[in-house]
Amino acid sequence: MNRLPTIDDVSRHAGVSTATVSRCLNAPDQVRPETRARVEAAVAKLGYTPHFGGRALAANRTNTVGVVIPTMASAMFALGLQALQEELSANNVTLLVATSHYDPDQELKQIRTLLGRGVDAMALIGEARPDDAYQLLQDRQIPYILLWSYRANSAHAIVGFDNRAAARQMADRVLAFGHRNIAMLAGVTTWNDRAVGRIEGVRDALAAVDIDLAAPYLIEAPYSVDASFEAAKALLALTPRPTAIICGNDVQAAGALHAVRDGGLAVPDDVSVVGFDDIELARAVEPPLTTVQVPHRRMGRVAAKQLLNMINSNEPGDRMNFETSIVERRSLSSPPNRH
Amino acid sequence: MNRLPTIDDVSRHAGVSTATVSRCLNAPDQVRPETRARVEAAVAKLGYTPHFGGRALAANRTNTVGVVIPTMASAMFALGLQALQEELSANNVTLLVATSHYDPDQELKQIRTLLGRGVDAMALIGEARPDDAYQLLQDRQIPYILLWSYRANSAHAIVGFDNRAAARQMADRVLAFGHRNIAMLAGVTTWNDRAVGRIEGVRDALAAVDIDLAAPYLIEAPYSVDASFEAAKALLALTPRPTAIICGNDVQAAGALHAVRDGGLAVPDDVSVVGFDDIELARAVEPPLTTVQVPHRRMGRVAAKQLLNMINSNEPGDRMNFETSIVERRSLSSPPNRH
DNA sequence: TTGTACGCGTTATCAG
DNA sequence: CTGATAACGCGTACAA
Repeated sequence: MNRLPTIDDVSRHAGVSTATVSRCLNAPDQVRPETRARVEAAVAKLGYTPHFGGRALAANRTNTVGVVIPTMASAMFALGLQALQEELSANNVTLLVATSHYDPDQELKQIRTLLGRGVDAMALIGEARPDDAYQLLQDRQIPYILLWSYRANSAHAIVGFDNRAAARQMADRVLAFGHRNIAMLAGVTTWNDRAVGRIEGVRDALAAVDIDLAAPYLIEAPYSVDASFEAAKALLALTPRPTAIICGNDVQAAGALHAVRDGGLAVPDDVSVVGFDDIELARAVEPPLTTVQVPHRRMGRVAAKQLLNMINSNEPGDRMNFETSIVERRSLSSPPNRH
Repeated sequence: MNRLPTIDDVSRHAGVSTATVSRCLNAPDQVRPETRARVEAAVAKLGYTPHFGGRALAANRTNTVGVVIPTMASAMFALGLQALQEELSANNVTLLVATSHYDPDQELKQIRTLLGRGVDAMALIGEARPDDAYQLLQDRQIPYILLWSYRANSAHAIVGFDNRAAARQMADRVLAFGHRNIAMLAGVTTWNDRAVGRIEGVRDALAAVDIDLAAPYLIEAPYSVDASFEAAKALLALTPRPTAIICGNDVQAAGALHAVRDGGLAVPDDVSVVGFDDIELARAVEPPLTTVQVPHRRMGRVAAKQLLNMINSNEPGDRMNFETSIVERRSLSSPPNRH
C-alpha cells in the first residue's frame, strides 16, 4: 500500500516545517522566495496534493459550493451551470451538482447531503419549496442564492429573471400578430415557480384584452417532447381550435410542433407555436422557434461571483434581475383568417 | 456563531461514548436496539450530520466518485450520467462531475482536482487521452473505469459500446437502402476515440462494397447544430451530391437536416440523413431521425455498480460491451433515382 | 520569516 | 455490546 505523501513528507524533503509548507500553499507571499522554491520542488517531486479532509477539518472550509437542479437532462440548466462552474473553477472552488427530479423531498435530501459534505455555499433553482429547506440552510448559517427566478421582494438572495414579465412579453407579441384564440401548454406547476410565473404572465397579457386563460385551453405537462406531444394533441382537438400555442419551454414547443404536424396542419400557417429559453433545440427544429431568449451564461457567471463574494465577505447576497428578450424566428405568424 | 453539533454533542446527549454513536451510523447492527434508539433520538433532536472532513480523515474514504465529461451541455452524457448518479446515490455515494470541453489538458486538471477531493473512484469518457492521466490514476492507486467506449483488448476497465461496430451497422443499413454516394459528417476526432470509431465503422462498411470514404466526402465538425449546418452545406455543394449523410451524432444530424432544407431539398426524398445516440432531439426534429440507439441509462447503472464493486472489493474492473441497435424513423429512405 | 504545538471531528483498535 | 484513546493531515496561534 503506497501511502500518499503528506505535508510532513514534503516538509522533511524540503528541510522546513510543516507550517511553512502550509503557508506556501495558502499564503505564498508570506514566505521567502528561496524557501518557497525548495518547498515547491519537493511538492512537485513527491506529487503532493493536500488531503481534502485534513484541510476541511483544520480550516473549516471546503472551497466547494453545491447546487441542486431539477435534472441534468435539460439543456436549459446545463448552459447556465456550465458558466457557473467555469467561474467557480477559475477561483479554485469546485461545484457539486445534485438533482431533485422536481421533487421537494428529494431536493431536501440533496441539500442535506451537500451540507454534510461541508459546502461553503449553495445554489437552488427557483423560490418555491417547503420552508424546511430554507430553515435548514439558515440554521446552518450557510450562504445560499436562488437561481432562474426573480421577485423584487423575495426574502432571499436571488439571481435570475422575471418569468412572469418575460411570458407576458411573449404573449403580447402573440396578440400583436392578431391571435385571439390562444392556448397555453405549461410546465407542471407544483413547486415550480418558474412554470407558475410563465402562466401568470400569459394570463396577464390575455386579461388585458379581456381574454381568459383557463382549462381546457391551459394544460400542464412535464418538460418532455413526448408528454408535450400528447398535451398539444388535446389542445388541438378543442373547438374552436387555438391558432397559437404558447409553450412553457422549448422542449414543450418541440412536442407541440410535432403534434400540429401530426394532425396534418402546418406551423405557423395553421397554428403558431412559441417556446421559452432559447436552447439549441429551438434552432434545430423546423420551423425554428420564436422563443424567449434568456441570458443563461451571463446569469451563471454572475451567480458564481455572487456566491464567491458571499463566502469571502459574509455579506448578504443581492437580488439581481436579468432582462430577457424575444427572438423571432419562423414559428409565429398571423392566424390563418388574417393571411 | 452557532457551532454545528458534533459527534461529541450527540454522545453526551445520548449518554453513550462517541464510539457508540459512530457505530450507530456505520454499523447499526453492532449496537443494542435500545442504545441505538437513544442515539438516533439525540441525532434527530440535534440535527446532527457527520462532518465530512473528519470522516474522510479518519476513514480515509469519502463515499465519493468523480467523473470528467466533455461537457454538460449535451444530452448524450446527461442521460447516462443521470442513471449513474441515481445508482450511486442509492448506495450513499455522491457523484462529483467535472467537465473538460474535449480538451485533454483540462481533463487532466480536473482529474487532479477530483483526486485532491479524495474521490474513492473515478470515471472518464472514452479511452483516448495522454498517458499522464492514466499514470496519475495508477500512481494514486485509485480505481477507475472508462465509459461510452469499448475495445475488447483495452488495458482498462471499460463499460460502453463498440462505436465502430455500431457505425458500421448503420452504414450497412444505408447501403442496403441502395445509397452508393454517401458522405459522413463526423465529430472532431482529436482525442475522441468515439468519433474515430464511428468513422472507421462507416469506412469498414463502405470498403466492403469498394467505396472509399475520404475528404471531401468526409468532414469533421464540432457537435453543435450550427457548426454541423455549415459542414453539411459543404457536403451538399459537392459534385456529385451525396444522397445520404451519415452523422457523428444526433445534434449533427439536426444541423444537416437544416442544411438540406436550407438548400431547397427534402429529407429523405432528396437526401437521407442519419444520426447517432438517439437522444430526445432525434424524435423532435422533422422528419424524426433514423439513428443508433444506445442504452445510455443501462450503461450508467452498470457503470455505477462496477465502480461500487471496485471500491468495496478492490477487484479490478471488468470490460463490458453493450449492444446497440438501429431505430428506423423517417430520415432514411432509398436514394432519389430508385424511387 | 520560520518553527512548535495544539485542535479540528471522526473512525478504529483494543480492552473490558 | 460498549468505552477509552490513539491516530488521520492540515491550518494557525503563538513564540522565536
